[in-house]
Amino acid sequence: MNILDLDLCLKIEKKAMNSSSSSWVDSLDLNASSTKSLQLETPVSHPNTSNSLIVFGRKLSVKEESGALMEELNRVNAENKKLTEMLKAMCESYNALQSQLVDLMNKNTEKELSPTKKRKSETSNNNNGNIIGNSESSSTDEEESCKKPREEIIKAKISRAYVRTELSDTSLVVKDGYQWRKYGQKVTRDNPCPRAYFKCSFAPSCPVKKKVQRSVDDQSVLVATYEGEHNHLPPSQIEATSGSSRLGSVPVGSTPVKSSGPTITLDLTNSIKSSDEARNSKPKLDSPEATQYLVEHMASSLTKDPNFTAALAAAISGRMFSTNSN
DNA sequence: CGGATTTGACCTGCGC
DNA sequence: GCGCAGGTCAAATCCG
Ligand SMILES: [Zn+2]
Repeated sequence: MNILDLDLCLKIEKKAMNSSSSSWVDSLDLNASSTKSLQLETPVSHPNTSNSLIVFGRKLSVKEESGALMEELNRVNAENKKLTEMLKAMCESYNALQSQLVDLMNKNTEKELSPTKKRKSETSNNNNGNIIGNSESSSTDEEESCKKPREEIIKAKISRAYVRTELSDTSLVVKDGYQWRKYGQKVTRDNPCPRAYFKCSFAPSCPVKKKVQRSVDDQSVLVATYEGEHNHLPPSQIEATSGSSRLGSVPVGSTPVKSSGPTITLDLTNSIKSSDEARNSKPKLDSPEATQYLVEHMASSLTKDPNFTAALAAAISGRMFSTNSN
């Protein structure tokens, strides 16, 4: 059941990625108002086609045709509904899987933290005169014992998210449900757009950082790189998707990946055709490991935003409907 | 007035 | 050691 659903979903996503022009929102609309629009289209097309006399003659056939179309439409709608339910079930199983995964990751991090070092204790502030106890310099502390075998152990859980925003917001402040404090901005070498550095507003207790930068070739896409995990609830998840639509996020770094780059990036921006990120993610879909990553990715993005579940279900089913009718 | 942002200075790792 | 590039700090500034 699960594997079947997963395969199905993979196919759907691939299809959505390949077909470039229409966005999910379009297919959503199509799905919602399909019956109406079809009913409207048929009468409208009559005066446009040809003379009015022939219209009467053709009306019957058109009527029959429309009837058949309606029948087909009903059938497809039923199928669509069924698929939506299947998708919902699949999402639920994804949620379960994701929670298991989170547990596993937490266990791993605990295991990592406990034997190696005691870390800086967040409760007792050991001030040697400097109040600032930063966390990023701790990476050197972590590897002081194992400097040489500094392998593919990635210090923090890095996830990458592709967020589509309007070109209007120049501040790079991505509202993802958490409160961020901007602490820097730099221009990077191979990107004219500046990169913004954010820290979580719960500064010492939550050492999560993120970097936000526009994509090189598609300036309407912001690439947000999250570093670490929040140890608190988001202040407001109501406004989480305001002004921007979340497209996907990938937890990365828990599994050793050799030589081909440790960062697995997956984006659901089906309108991107030529970006490096899309090119990177596509060949990785062929390997079974990438499938695993995809599962994690979808599960995480789904569990983080329950509303996204419904949206995704509707969108994918809409996409399926559109491809079916074509 | 307090918190967030801006922005140039400063730090650090890395390649030559 | 030097220069570069990415990352961070913190004083100044902005804003509600
Ligand atoms: Zn946080």
